[in-house]
Amino acid sequence: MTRPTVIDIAREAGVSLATVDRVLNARPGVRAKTITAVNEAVARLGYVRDIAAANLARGRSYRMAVLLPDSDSQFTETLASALRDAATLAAASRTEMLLLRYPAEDLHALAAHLAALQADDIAGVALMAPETPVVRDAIRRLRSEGIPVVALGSDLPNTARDHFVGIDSHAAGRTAGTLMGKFCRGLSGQIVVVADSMQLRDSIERRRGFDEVMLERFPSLKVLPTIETHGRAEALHEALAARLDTAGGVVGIYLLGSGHRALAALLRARGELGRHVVIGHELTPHTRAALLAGHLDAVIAQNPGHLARSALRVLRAKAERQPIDEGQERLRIEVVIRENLPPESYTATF
Amino acid sequence: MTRPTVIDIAREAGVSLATVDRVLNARPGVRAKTITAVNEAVARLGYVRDIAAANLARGRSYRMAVLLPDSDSQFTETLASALRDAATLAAASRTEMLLLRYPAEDLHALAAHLAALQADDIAGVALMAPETPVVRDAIRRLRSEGIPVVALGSDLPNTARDHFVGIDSHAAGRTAGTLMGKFCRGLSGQIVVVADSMQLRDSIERRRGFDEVMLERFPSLKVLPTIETHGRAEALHEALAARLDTAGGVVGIYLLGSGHRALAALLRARGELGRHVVIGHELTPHTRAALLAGHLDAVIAQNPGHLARSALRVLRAKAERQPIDEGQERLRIEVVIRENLPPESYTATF
DNA sequence: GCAGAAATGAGGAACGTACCTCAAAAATGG
DNA sequence: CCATTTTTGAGGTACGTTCCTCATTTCTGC
Repeated sequence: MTRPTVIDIAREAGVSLATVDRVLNARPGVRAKTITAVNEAVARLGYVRDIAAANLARGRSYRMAVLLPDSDSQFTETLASALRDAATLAAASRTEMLLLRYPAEDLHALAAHLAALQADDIAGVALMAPETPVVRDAIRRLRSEGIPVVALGSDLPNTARDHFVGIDSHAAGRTAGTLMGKFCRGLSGQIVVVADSMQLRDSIERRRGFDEVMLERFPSLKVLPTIETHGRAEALHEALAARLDTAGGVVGIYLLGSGHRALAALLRARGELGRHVVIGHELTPHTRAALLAGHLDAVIAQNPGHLARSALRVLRAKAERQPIDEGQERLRIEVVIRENLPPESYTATF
Repeated sequence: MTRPTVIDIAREAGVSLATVDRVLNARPGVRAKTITAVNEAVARLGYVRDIAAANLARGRSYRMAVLLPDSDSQFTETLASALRDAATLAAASRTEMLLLRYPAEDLHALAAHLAALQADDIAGVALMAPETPVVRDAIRRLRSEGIPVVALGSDLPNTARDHFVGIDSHAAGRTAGTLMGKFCRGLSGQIVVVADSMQLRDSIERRRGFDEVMLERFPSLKVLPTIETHGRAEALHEALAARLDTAGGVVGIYLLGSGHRALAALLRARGELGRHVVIGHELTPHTRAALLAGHLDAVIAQNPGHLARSALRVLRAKAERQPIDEGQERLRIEVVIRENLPPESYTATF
């Protein structure tokens, strides 16, 4: 009737409590045969470890370090705020978070932060960073000290990171491409692609996915070379105005990163607001406003709240050497249009 | 440095442990002045009750009853399976689930199930059911006995349910409408709407949202009256074939419920597969296959795993009289196309 | 078959909270 | 000021697990 405990397992397996404990916590000094016997008793009784009691007894609390670039990107800010909320919630289950910011372009500052993290103080690290040799080395060091490392938002596939929390950028680009193609049904003409920078792995992969789909399925639409703005509105104005003037047949605009406000300003000035199909990434106050105003047709997004909670949960699971619930941690590539825009209030309630 | 405990509160407030306990658990026999003193100490030290320890001490485990119609709907089956997975996970935090099925049309069977639930045995109830007087009465009885009730998937707004876990059907319909309109860019003609039954609140609201958008924004598309199939493929065949023959100008098909296989069969027989814009609801093996095959342009869905976990979490929070993390429990209206189709494996790993 | 190593048992303390009892102190009313 | 009631204190046990020590048993190789 009632839930079986370790005592029941001990009785069922015909061993002592100490042995059950050794098996359950993978401590050394138990014969293979005994391990099997205990595991069979566990299976027979359907024993599930009471995590609450376990954590209580461990008396552990996990300090997780999260590293985020200190750019003025709205997505990063939203994520930072989501992380703080997630941390407040996670505090109830003995997980605390140390949120560190590094200047966006200063990878040595990042490396310095990572170098300062010690296994006796930090139980796990999540980071959003570009994949460079410096970062790779730092991650290798952390892993070698047994600190789990999770890539956040942007994957670091060629490092030894334990897990990636975020969406598949290539698939996100394909999704953007498909919507662009379908929204441009019956039209032929050119598609302008705007990015902050093509240095970041995300942008490259999105663009690759986008191009694939356009080429395969929407041959009447021609995708132009990427305009890189490096965050400067003027850069976007100049390059895009030139394209719009000369090309003549621009039907769609794909924003790989930010620049929604600058784009709206330019189009408004030209009296062309709402004339193109515009697709962007990430749900921020700017993209939200643009969706509501009808200047933006769709946003491909990942849920920052989910991202934040997932990062902390995965780190905790790794720290406790527990399995991960893949279904729960898998982030969806969300398609947001005006009609399914979630309510603004992202302020968690406590 | 370390988290404050009840002992710290007692010291800080200058009272005994017993008094702190009385205040924290709202037990009687404490002067207002003392209550204030304790609460101030709590605030000063930033004390947060260790829920794990509290639950352990309480020795409580919550049995939640979940009621689902026993239809042959794939969505219901997927949800049932997601619920079982969620329950396995929730077992780790002392929450178990009793999954009850009732014959889809037999509301008296449902009422009988609900009537059998007693407060001493069941800590909460989640149910997916139409809103009828019988159901309303049963819910009122449960609530009056202090059992929290959560509407699952389909809301019961005129009952005293504590919470609704699911998406806003009206907004989902608007989302479907917008996509339909945009995917039909440049076309004019008719849109066929197919439903299992228009008795269910979900279908009605979806249709209402869909119509609103089509009327407002896509006047060149004319939405035809709903075809009700009551789950019978022949009904769909007859009614739809007639429409396709006579109307001539059918450009889009909107499936409010199931019927994807029957639709594909009909269109294939007529050699018209892929000629219309088709939009449906819920991600099931059938809609998944149709998306992959390209017979279905988009699916408006809610995540069954999220739905299941959310239902159990909300019930638990209600049972413990704890606040709900709105951000985490808010379900997104998902737009799924072939490119952002999540991987099939919905089998949780344990 | 014996020494040494490996495996197991027995028992206890601790984690933070809930909940109980009984006694002592403080407040209250007359 | 006394009797009565209300409030508070002190101390204990329990929840299920972790982790520790020390003793005992069982294996292993020679």
